[in-house]
Amino acid sequence: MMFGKEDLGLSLSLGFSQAHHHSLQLNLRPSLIPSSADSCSSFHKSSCNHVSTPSDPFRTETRSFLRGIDVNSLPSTVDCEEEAGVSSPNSTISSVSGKRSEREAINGDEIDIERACSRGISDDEDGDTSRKKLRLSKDQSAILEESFKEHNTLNPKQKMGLAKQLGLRPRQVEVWFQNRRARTKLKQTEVDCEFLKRCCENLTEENRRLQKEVQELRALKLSPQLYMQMTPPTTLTMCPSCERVAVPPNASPTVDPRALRRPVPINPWAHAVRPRS
DNA sequence: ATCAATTAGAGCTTTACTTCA
DNA sequence: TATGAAGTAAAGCTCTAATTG
Repeated sequence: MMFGKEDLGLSLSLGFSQAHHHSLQLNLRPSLIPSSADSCSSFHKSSCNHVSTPSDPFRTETRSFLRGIDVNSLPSTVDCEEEAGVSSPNSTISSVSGKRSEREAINGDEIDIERACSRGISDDEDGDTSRKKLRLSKDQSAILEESFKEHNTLNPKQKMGLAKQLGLRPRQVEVWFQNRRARTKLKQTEVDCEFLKRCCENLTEENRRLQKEVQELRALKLSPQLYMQMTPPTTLTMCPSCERVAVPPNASPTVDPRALRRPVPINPWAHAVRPRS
């Protein structure tokens, strides 16, 4: 599946030096992370509302004009390039700011024209050495995402096909997949860290509880009268083979002996449900 | 071919300031 | 003169395309 050889294996070793070097091995295998959230988040967070400035009609006009431009796309005519005065390495205008949601909202014809402009890119179209950054269109991103869901790596044939379909250079497709893999990995690392944090908290809590129990037992031991009246300890008998706490069958007459014979697993992860989406 | 680390452009938000009714 | 609304610019932040080794 997706994580073939890119599996992110987080391994945590918690060493307890006083407890026969018991170590806790966590081998966390990542699973598929929904990609829609992170990849499209930027599309949903714009909230800036530009309001016309009555006092500055020229600026207002300019701004509203710029707002309608898809920065990912080349203008449909030479005029557009003259207006923008920018030629990116990918022959896309990317120096004009504007709300993406509004840009996306422009009518279909315009979009088509702009999309068409963004294709047919060649490397030698610009002599500008400055790095102008392409911003992939929503459609391009969606197609790449879809493709990534199917396979997170590309063979040369797939790469070429995708590049052709999207009107991008194969190198761009390659880079996109590389960055996408990195994003996935980072996301998974964050999830794993959260999980480990919760595990740690649970262990700390468990430790605190056990310390308290030890203290109580010591206190009881120090008062012999109480100690003699006590029933034998009912907890903390470690089964040497399975390393689980076993409760002696005669521990308490009120409890089902079958249940008591069964070792009680120590499960510090009990409340740390590992998120896997 | 792929990765990790890094760079840098673009777009968005926040904030401080100005202008004006 | 004080006040609030609206506009603007700059700083800072996030995201991500692209580069480097």
